[in-house]
Amino acid sequence: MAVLDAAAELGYRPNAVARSLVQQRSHVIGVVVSDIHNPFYADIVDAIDARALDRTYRALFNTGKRVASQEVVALETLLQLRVDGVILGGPTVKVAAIEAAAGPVPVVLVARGTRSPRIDSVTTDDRKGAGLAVDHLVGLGHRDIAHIGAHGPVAQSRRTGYEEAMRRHGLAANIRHVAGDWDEAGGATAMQRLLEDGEAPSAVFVANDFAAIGALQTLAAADLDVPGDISVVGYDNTSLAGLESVRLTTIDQPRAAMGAAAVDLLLERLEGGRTTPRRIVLAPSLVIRDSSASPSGT
Amino acid sequence: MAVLDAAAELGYRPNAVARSLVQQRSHVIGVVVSDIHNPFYADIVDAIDARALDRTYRALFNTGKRVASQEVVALETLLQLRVDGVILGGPTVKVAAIEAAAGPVPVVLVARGTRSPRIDSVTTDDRKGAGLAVDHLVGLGHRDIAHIGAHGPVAQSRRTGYEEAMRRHGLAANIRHVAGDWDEAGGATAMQRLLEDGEAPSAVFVANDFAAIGALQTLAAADLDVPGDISVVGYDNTSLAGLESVRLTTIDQPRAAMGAAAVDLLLERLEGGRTTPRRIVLAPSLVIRDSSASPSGT
DNA sequence: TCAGCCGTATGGAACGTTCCATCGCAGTCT
DNA sequence: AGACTGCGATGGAACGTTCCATACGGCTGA
Repeated sequence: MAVLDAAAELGYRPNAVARSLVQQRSHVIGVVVSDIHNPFYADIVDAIDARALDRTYRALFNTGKRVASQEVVALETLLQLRVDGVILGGPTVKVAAIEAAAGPVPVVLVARGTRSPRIDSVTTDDRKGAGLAVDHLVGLGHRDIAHIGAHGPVAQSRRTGYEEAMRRHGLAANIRHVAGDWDEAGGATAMQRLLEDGEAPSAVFVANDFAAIGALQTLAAADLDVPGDISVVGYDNTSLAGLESVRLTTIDQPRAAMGAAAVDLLLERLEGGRTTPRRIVLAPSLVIRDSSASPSGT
Repeated sequence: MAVLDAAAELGYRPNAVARSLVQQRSHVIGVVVSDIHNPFYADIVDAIDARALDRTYRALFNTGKRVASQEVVALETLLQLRVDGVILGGPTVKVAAIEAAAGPVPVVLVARGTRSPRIDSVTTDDRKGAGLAVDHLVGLGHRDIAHIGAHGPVAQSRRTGYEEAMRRHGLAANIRHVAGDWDEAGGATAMQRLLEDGEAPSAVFVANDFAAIGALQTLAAADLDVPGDISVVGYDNTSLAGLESVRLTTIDQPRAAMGAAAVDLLLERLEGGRTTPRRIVLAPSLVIRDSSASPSGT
């Protein structure tokens, strides 16, 4: 009592550095986020922090600033400070480089898969998510459903999911894919190409929300009503999609659950002694807003 | 050489914890951001990280998750790890609490002022920014310029800047303020009130971009053209404002410079031995896009 | 050739905490 | 009443690094 009072009075604060040195563990989880600007990772960061605190750990963050080499710097910084484990959010750097840097320190990847036996991962099922979008549109009565894609493995999974779902609904003949990009401009030009290139589809499933916004813009410029003339579905459920002036139907990834799962995986290795890899794949969900409706004439 | 090779081979990594303990300084700057979801802070985080790295320091981040008590937890975590100094981005917690927690550790506030002699700050001149918006609109020929405000000291500064500028242009009689909020809904309802309440202004200066988007939406619903019928200017230059489908004229804060300045201020105390407070006030700038034009009939 | 000086190498202390071992005291059982 | 056991308190080692002091070796100048 008196000791604690005196301690508070003198501004004493336990020295986590000394404790970390003698205990050979810091009770700190390091987190590297490839791009803090992506609101997707902001949610994951919050979830990791909350979960870590719940489990008596602290989380420290560092940013890769969208540059692979900077990710390595961030990772190295955390490892030199002897964090107990590391969570990497959407790393762009090669997994081999991560393995080499981390050594025996447990690593969990979020929003990126791997086959490495030493690394766990938390992802969502992009194929299933794309299927959800197609199912929704087919359920509304659409048959001419086009897809605006993007680059990289994630885009590939979403495209595969789209094609599988189309075939599942007996719409193999209606599969129509246009290459786009992850940003507004990519979605806009892809939509333009879709409109110029033969008959316009009655619905479009776009690889992400940003590109979907671009597509919406092209449609508005062409005087086509959404969802009256064409329905649009995005992916990621960014805050953009929820704007009153947008109200985009989209696919949501359970970001809070992803962050919490990443912490849990790390602690399984840290405290449970698990050494075999685990890969958690969470299910995305459909968020219906105002950019999708039954095709006109139905 | 051989030693370095062997070191690399064995996976040796200098133990920053032990070094920190013996040197009594960590060469680490702690950063607490009140809300990582705000893209404004994402830019500042990147700038701090880059500047710290340039100056041979490392930055570690922690989030307050929009809760004042969590900010204190984040700050405490960093202080226990014996960071050399702390940068707080837009803290909501009281400055007295920050002072009490930090003790002798240097603190820099970003996007928040203070009178504490032990704490430095980096802010931008909100009154000047509001003046920039009004000057721009007046320059285009507008006279009936209304203002949609929000809550808190920042909103108050912007409102004061608006009123000062209006008076400066001899438009004191045209000052018209409507209370709104920082979000889309707040801007939308405030704009609605402005339209219902007597004659519509020819231009509106809104407290931030989010609210401006809401105002744009109300205008679109009322079949009013922007900028044909009414010009709109926002504040903050968020990525939202730059969207092709929005293209909002707005006031930009030099986020990269703010982050860099915060690091510099900290290092002045850390390495330069400065003990007197410094407050850096940076100048905002006008970003002209498509939501502002000369009033119709000019 | 010897002495002195300079530069380098080596060893030990210190940073603040935890953890373990040892010591002492008290209580209980024989 | 004495001995053993159990618990609490106290002291010292250790974590990995840095920094300082000391010692040693070599070189130079007288």
